[in-house]
Amino acid sequence: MANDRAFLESYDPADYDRPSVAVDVVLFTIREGTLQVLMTHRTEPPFAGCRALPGVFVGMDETLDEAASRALRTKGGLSHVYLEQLYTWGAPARDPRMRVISVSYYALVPERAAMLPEGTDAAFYPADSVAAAGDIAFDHAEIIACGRERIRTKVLWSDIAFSLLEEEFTLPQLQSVYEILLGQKLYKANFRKKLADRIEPTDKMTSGDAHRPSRIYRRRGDKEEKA
Amino acid sequence: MANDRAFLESYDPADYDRPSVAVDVVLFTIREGTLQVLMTHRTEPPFAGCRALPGVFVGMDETLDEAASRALRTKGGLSHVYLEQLYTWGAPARDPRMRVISVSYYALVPERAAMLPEGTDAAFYPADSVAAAGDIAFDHAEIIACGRERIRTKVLWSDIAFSLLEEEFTLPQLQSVYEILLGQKLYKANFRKKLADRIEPTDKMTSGDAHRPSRIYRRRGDKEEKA
DNA sequence: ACAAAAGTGTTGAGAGTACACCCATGC
DNA sequence: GCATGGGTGTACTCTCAACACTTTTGT
Repeated sequence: MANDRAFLESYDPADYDRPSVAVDVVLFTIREGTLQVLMTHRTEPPFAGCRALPGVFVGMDETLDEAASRALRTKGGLSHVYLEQLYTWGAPARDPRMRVISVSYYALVPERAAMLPEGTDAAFYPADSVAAAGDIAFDHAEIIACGRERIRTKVLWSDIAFSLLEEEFTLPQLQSVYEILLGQKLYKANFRKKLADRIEPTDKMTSGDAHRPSRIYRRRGDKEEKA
Repeated sequence: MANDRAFLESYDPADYDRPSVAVDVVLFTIREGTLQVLMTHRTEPPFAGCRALPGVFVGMDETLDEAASRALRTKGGLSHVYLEQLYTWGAPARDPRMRVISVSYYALVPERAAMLPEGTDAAFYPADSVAAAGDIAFDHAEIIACGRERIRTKVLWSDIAFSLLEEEFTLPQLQSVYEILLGQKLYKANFRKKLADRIEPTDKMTSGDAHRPSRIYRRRGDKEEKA
């Protein structure tokens, strides 16, 4: 009752306990043919020795999106990535030290952009192995599962797959991204027909791959941020 | 930098300013053939005289879902509704008094369950008129638009429409709900074919409607909370 | 009998599936 | 030449939109 908005007019910040608010980011990329997630290594309790998502506390003068960008910048040296809010987690005991509400985001980057700087304790791990792992801090395994599920369904109706590739790519590469995100093989001929109107060919070809070269494409109408 | 999670280990709550966290709920129902939203009336600044979504500050020992339920219970006398998290809003100046991060939810209830108790200042307003109205507090017009858009797309692939009806309903009623959520007329014959496997007929019929009675249906497999 | 709303069968277009096949390169 | 992966055309299936039509009530 003391928290009822009817009392908001006379609300004095000092009168009430307030939770801390963090932003945690699930950064996905594709490496070695699997979907991988960026995680940091915790050295202090709680969850010492466990892996945790990169995250920061929200500053008083920044938006949530800015906080998510900052988390990626300071933890992974990354910027200009596809970034979208995922879900907000608020179980009272999700952090044993104190009440922390976490606004989670997910991000998608191509492999080459995911080169981590020297001296980072952050590294990539296969996303599907995290569910079974026992050394994941807080509720971060659940957050990763939520992000994994989001991209699995969103790839069906949006263009997020392109965010995991460079600007130029081949159709076999693009199909591989779809297959990894969906977790199943696709028929080559049908895949191409469905994607035909979202891509445009360049005059370049791959070479040196020991077999027939493939044409290099880019996304059609690359001005729009449709994904 | 001071908010970087690397400093988390030595984090002392007293060292940092923390935002307040509120939960605001967009309660939708269908009245008089239109989609309507529950809003309260503000009497004190800021935004005195404006309409605002029902909301509460998150208590230190409750989950976000519980806070959303509490908002509906204290503001609208409602319980046992379809409730789902929508989006989290964190613009630094969205509340001019102080930093408030709002976790928004949306809820769906049938008209009869949306009878408000006596002495409430809350009332229902057509959802589509809110976008044009100028007397909406905070960023609540944007939150409502976000919820409106969510149910517009979600009705296409989920069963949320049933949450706006009683347990028993006629097919014309169900079709009307779909048409209101989608904002367009549907072909009766095709609509019935698509919904056929999600409903089951009862042996009851309507009567007294001045025209041919319609059969009363209920949702098939009503055990699952699929919506 | 008529108006109005409930309810049903049929058809055609288009998307999606499965399959068969050809092409270019390295070895 | 042959293995391997890149690339394309066709035929079948199923969903879905559109239409035409019948049924049942109150007046």
